Amino acid sequence: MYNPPNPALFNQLVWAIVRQIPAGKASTYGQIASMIPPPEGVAADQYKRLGARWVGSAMHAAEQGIPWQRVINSQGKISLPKGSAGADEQRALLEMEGIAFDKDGKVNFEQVGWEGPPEEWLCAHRLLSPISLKKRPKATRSQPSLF
DNA sequence: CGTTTGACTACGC
DNA sequence: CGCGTAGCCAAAC
Repeated sequence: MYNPPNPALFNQLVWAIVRQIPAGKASTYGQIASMIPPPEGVAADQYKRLGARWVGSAMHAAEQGIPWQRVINSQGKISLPKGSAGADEQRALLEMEGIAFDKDGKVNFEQVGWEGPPEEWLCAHRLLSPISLKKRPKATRSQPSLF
């Protein structure tokens, strides 16, 4: 188990965020974590690795009514063991919402990637802006070095 | 009391 | 672009 200093509080935050994900959109463990400030005593770089796992634990313990199926891993795939009942259920729920999976079992974040809650909501909850799930603009052309 | 085992990611090849 | 691996923490064996 990967637990944050205060699991109860952390889980509440995670669930509050997950409840904001609209049907037909998908988020990732890392993106959820990026909205929650690192607890005191946890270095930023360390949190980057641990936060996502903590979110995973929060999902494992998700209470009823939380759209847990909309949280998948950074590769765009379902993290539950392939072929498990949970994985099948998650995929079915997402497909019912109109989310498509390719032959490798991955979703297309360009289409269904969540951009996060409105800035106001984040502010009201003292949360941070999420990382984007869409690919970076990626320097289209190889820019010749000026130096 | 040492090992195993997770609803993760970034990074190197 | 895909696959393997290191880093990481606590609970259950």
